[in-house]
Formats: sequence, C-alpha cells, structure tokens
Amino acid sequence: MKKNKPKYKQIIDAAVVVIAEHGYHQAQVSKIAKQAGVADGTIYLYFKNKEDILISLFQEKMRIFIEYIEELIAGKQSASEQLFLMIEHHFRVLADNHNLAVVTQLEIRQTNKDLRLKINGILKEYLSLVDEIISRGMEKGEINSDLDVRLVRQMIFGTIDETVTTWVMNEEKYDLVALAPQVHKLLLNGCGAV
Amino acid sequence: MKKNKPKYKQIIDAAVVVIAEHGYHQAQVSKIAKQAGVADGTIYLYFKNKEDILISLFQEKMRIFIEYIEELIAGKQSASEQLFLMIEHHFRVLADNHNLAVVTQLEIRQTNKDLRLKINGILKEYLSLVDEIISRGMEKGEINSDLDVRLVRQMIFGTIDETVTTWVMNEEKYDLVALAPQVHKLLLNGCGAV
Amino acid sequence: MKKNKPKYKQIIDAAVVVIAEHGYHQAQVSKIAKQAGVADGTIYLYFKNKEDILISLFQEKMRIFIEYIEELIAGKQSASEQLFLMIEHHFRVLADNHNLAVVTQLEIRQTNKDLRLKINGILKEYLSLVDEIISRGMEKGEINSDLDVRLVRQMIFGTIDETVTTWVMNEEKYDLVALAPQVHKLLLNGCGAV
Amino acid sequence: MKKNKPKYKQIIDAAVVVIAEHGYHQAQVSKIAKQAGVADGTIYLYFKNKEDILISLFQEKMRIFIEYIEELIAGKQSASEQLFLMIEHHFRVLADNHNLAVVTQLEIRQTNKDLRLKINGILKEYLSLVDEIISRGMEKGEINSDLDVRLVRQMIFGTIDETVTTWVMNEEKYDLVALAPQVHKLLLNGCGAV
DNA sequence: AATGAATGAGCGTTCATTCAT
DNA sequence: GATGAATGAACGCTCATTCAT
Repeated sequence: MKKNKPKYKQIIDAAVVVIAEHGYHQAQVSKIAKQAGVADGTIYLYFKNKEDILISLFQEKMRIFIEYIEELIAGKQSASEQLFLMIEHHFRVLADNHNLAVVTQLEIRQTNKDLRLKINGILKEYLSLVDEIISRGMEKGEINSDLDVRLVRQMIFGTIDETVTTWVMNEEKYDLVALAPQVHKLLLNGCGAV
Repeated sequence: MKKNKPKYKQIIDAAVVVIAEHGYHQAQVSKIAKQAGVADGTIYLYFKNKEDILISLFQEKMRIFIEYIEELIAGKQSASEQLFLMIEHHFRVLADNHNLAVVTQLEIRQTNKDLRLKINGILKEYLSLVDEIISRGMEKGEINSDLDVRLVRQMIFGTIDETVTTWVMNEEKYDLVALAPQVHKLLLNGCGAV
Repeated sequence: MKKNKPKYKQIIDAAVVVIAEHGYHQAQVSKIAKQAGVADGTIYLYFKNKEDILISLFQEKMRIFIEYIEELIAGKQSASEQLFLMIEHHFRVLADNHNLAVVTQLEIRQTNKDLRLKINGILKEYLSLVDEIISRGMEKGEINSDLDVRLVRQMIFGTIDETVTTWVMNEEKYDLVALAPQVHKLLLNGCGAV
Repeated sequence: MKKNKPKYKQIIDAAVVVIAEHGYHQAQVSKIAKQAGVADGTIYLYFKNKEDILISLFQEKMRIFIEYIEELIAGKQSASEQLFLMIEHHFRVLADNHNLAVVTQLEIRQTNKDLRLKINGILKEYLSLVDEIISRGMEKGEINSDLDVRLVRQMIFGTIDETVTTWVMNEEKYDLVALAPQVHKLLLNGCGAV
C-alpha cells in the first residue's frame, strides 16, 4: 500500500505548503517535488497525476478530521453538545494550521468542475456526519423535526464554511475558535431548538 | 461610455454562455468572441483583458441584482419580509438563468487569488445590503440585538450560497425557489426572531 | 501631388517624434496618427503602408540633406574642404535634431532586411556624393589615386556613421560637431592626402 | 554548466541558420527548435527566452573570435601587424560563414534598444582589444599619439563594419578577405603611421 | 477628403507527464 | 525504486489595415 510509505505523506505535506505559499495555479509539480525533496518523476510513482495529489490531500486530511470528530462526539448524548464540539474542532484545526486553512478555503476551490465534484464526494462523509447529528437531534426532540434535514445541514455547513473563509480572507486577524459559541448558538436557534 | 454600447453587453452575455458551457479554463477568448459574433480583437476594445471580462460580468449582474432588490424591499417594513424577498429573488434569478448559476457558483471561483479579491470587493455591496437588513431588524426588535451582525450575515449569506451551490451541483434537479420559505424560516430562527 | 499637402509632412514629422520617443517597435500607426492629429485611416490616404512612412521619412530628410550639402560644396575647390563641410554638416544636422539622430542611428536599423535594402537604396545618393568628392580629389592629386574609391568611401561613411552612433549611444554627452576637425584629419590621412 | 552541453551549441547553431535564412522577425522559436532537432520546450532548458538565444549566440561567437585574435597577435610586436591580422581574421570569419555574416551585419541589428544595448556590452570587449592595439601603437611611435584613441577606434571599427555590411548587402559578390590589405593601409594612413 | 470601429492572423512560453538510465 | 532531461500542446493579446459612413 503506497499510502503508508513515508514519501506519500511527504509529498502531500509538501503540496499543502507549496499551494498555501504560492497559490494553486503557481503550485507546479516540480515545486512540490522540490519541497518534498524528491525528483519530479517520483511524484508519479505515488500519484496518478497532479489532480490526484489534491484529491488525496483532501481525502487524507478529511479522514483524520472525521475520525477525530467521531471519537469526540462518541460519548455525548445531546445533539447540541455534539454540534458544538464539531464546530469548535472544525475551527481549531484550521486555526492551528494556517497553510491547510488557505488551501481548503481558497486554493482548492480554484480547480475545475470535475475536480470540485470529486472533492465534494469526499466532503460528503463530513456532511453525512452532520446529517446524523441533526437526525439524532430530531429524534430526541432537540431539533424541530418539521425541518428539512438537508436544508438544516446546508445552513450548518454553509455558515461554518463562510465563517472560516471570511476569517482567512481577513488574514486571520481575530480568534476563530472564540467564535464557536456564538456560531453554535445561531445555528441551534436556526434549528428551532428551544 | 463603452458600457452602454450594444457590443459590451453582447460580449458579457457570450462570456456567460461560454464559461457555463466549457468551464472557465476552457473559455478561450476566441470562443467568447465567436459566441458574441465579433472578432477576437474587438473584445479588447471593450475589455482590458480576459480577467476584465469576468470582473465586468460579475459587476454588471450584481449591479442589476442589487438595484432590483433595493427596489423590492424599499417599501417593506419588517426585516423578516425584506429577508424573504431577498432570498427568494436570489434563488429566482439563478433558477431562471442556468448559465449564470453555473458561472457564479462554480466557475467564477476557479480564478486566482487576485481576481477572487476583486470579485469579493464587488460582493461586498451585497453583503452590506444584508447588514442593513439585519441592523434595521435589530433596531425594531425583530432580531436579537445581542448577536454579532457580521456572524449573522455570514450565516445568512453562507446558507444561501451553500444552498444554491448544492442545488447546482445536484444538476438543479429540484425547485430552488420553493426552498425559499424554509430557508427563510431557518435563518429567521437563527437570528433569534420570536 | 500628395507630398506637397500639409498632412504629408505633418505625418512624417509625427513619425520622427513618435519613433524617437517610443522606439520603432512601439511606434504604432495609431500613435503616429494621434501625434499628427489625424485619424488612423487618414495615414493610408498619404502612405501605402507603415513601411512607406519610414521610407518616405528617410527619403524626405535625405533629400533636404543632400540638396544642402550640394549647395555647400558647390563653390569649393579642394576635396579636403568639401569633405570637411560634409562631415561638419552631417554632424550638425543630427546634433541639432535629437529625435532625427535617434531615428536614423538606432531605430531605423531595427527594421527588416527588405526595408533596410530600400533605405540603402536611398542612402546611395549620399554615398555617390562622397564618391564624387573622392574622385575629384584623386583627379586633383589630393587623394592617393591608387586607392579603391569604394573602400575609401566605406571608410569615410563608416567612420562618420560609427562616430554619430557612438555619440547617440552615449546619450549625446559631448559636443559632436566639435569632433569634425579631428575626424576630418583622420579620414584625410587615411586617404593618403599629404 | 549548461553552456558545455551539446544541445546548447546545437540550438545556437540552429538559431544562426534560421535567422540567416528567414530573418530575425521570422525566426520563430519553434523553427529554431525544429532546426536544432529538439522540442520547443527544450529551448527553455538552455535559454531564458528568445532574446537570450540571440545574446548567447553573439556572446559565444564573440568569445571565440576574441580568444582567437588574442592568440594571433600575442607574439607580434608591431601594431600595424596586429591590426592587419585582426582585420584579416574579422573578414575571414565572416567570409567563411555566410549565415553568421548575415546575422551579425543585418539581422542582429533589427532588435529593440534593450537588446542592442546588451549586444553593445558584448561588443565592448572587441572594442577594448582595438583600443589596446592603438595604445600600444602610440607608445611605440607607430601611431600618432596626438589622436584621440576613441576616434581612431571608431574609424577602425566603423570602416571594418561598413566594409563587411556593404559586402553582405552586395550578396557577397566579391572576395572580402582580399580587401584586408587595402583596408589595413587606409586605416594605418588614417592613424598617421608613416 | 476624413474618420475610427472593427478585423483576425500570428507566436513566445509554460508545465504536466514520460521514459531511458 | 528513483531520477530529471526532454517533450509539445495550447492561448491571450497586439496592431496594421480596411471600409462603411
């Protein structure tokens, strides 16, 4: 399995650095190879093509992200608490990793439709997690079950995403994690929680 | 004034069609010119460069959009009603114009940082409009004035944008405009309206 | 005869200014038209094409130049004196007209082979004048008649031309006309004058 | 060092052929690549841009030229002899290489001011060599030391250059090398040698 | 005669990918 | 496995010239 070899992660980390530093359109394969300390051709022993680096990058980070959140909310009973932990973790991960924040909020979106569809495919796992929290919240009466789950999820993800993007665009001047309680309150209100 | 000459609008409309059909990176100037029924060089009598077409396109559409919404909400008293009219109009414009929806939700975002910053500059007028509705709603007691206006705006815009993007990504399979009441309700709840 | 109409000279003078100021490759027809105060299309009522402007420019200036020198040397007996008057006038004309100097020494030479051949055709009149001075000098015994007239002419023209070009390249920092006596002496020595 | 790799010289030689054959402005990079038997992109592994090909070409040829002349005149005592060897070698190199003669006398001069300045910078090494010969000639009493070294150099270089250009323009119909003794005599006379 | 909007051919350069070593 | 030199397709933009008014 190539994904477990050291150079695989090495190249992905190099890609995050290079894309964050130079922007997606200036992140040539040769630059990524140089940053990773390997030859250009070596990239193609681990990735099908340049697009595949980006997909794998997103997949890898998302996998870790989701696994962590799943652990985090595992023992919690209330949807409200689960939602809060998710929001806070989402904010914390990106606040702690400037490069990753730039890549996911700004650079990765500069890609073509096809690539974005693939990235959306990966994102679905996260969205499913949100759906589960919502559904469980409805079952327990925490969330108004008249609402459309999909719409609620779009509100939650849209708000979180927009909040992070605005923060990145404003050069991360303020404390993102500190916004978690307010965002949580807004979203919970929206859900019709009493 | 070049912006009032017929070819100016002709080229912008052609750009919307070509970009929606082929994607931003496959929207060569020659393709746009052909679609507009002018020579390649004519493009440059009306636009500084290819990037300028995109900026002008967004500016032009946003100008019409904002002017229309301003008229729409002019006589309305409640922030709730104003918000609803805005959401519905936002959805309706894009639902009525498939090409424009694809361009604004997917293609325009594939551009480099500089261009995105310019586009964000144009978007600010819309966001200001939202801010005004929120502020007025707070003054009247419709919206919980303890909330951060910026966060509320991010929730509103983030939710609307995410809703439209999801709809476009799902190949516009369902009725977007019909979602307006539910989205409106969600957002109003979020704002702490009683 | 178009050459006698005011706009003909107007355009040629504009071309000298524009080419000197912006360089040959940045001297677009539209710039020349603007400088001349006429419409782009008007240029083509007086000149076949852009190349024709340059040829006519050179022809016009050279005609005046030669006519003047012919008058100047008309009454003079010695080839030495004729040569001196020619050198001095050559230097003076270009020293007095910065733009013309830049155009003839630097910019006009940036043209393609065909155009340079045409320009050389015009230059031949000047070279013939030099040949005549040399031949008469040989007849009178002022110049060593064993020498090849063509080679002597190449020395004379080559030296004058190189001297002016070096002066232009050095930003005309020193007095070109003041060099005439020394250049004259050098060339006369070269001709074997005693 | 890229300059020692075979493809470096291969591309320069191809450039000489293509520029001589089609003229500078019709010497597209793709034509040069084809002539050199490499891909278009390969050019850019060895040269910064098209302009750089021309500069390197001139630099390379000038380097060989100067090195050869320096060896040639190393053991010679008289400035007269040194001057003759230089003139003859100058003529011989260009007479032996039609393409190079066309490129240096006609095509290379069609370039813009910036490029011409760079080329002049390279030419300075040659002009310095001439200056040295003149200075040494003055020390030894072979050349009239009242003369301005710069003017003498301009006469020497101007005459040689004009002679070669005239020969190229006349389609190289006569024997250029055979002119060396006469040109040498003319110049030596000019220098005031007895 | 004069205008100036419109035309459209033409090219230097980048960079993802390959493959011989 | 690892290398990195070589490949070659693809495109935004300029500007001399035309021609309807």
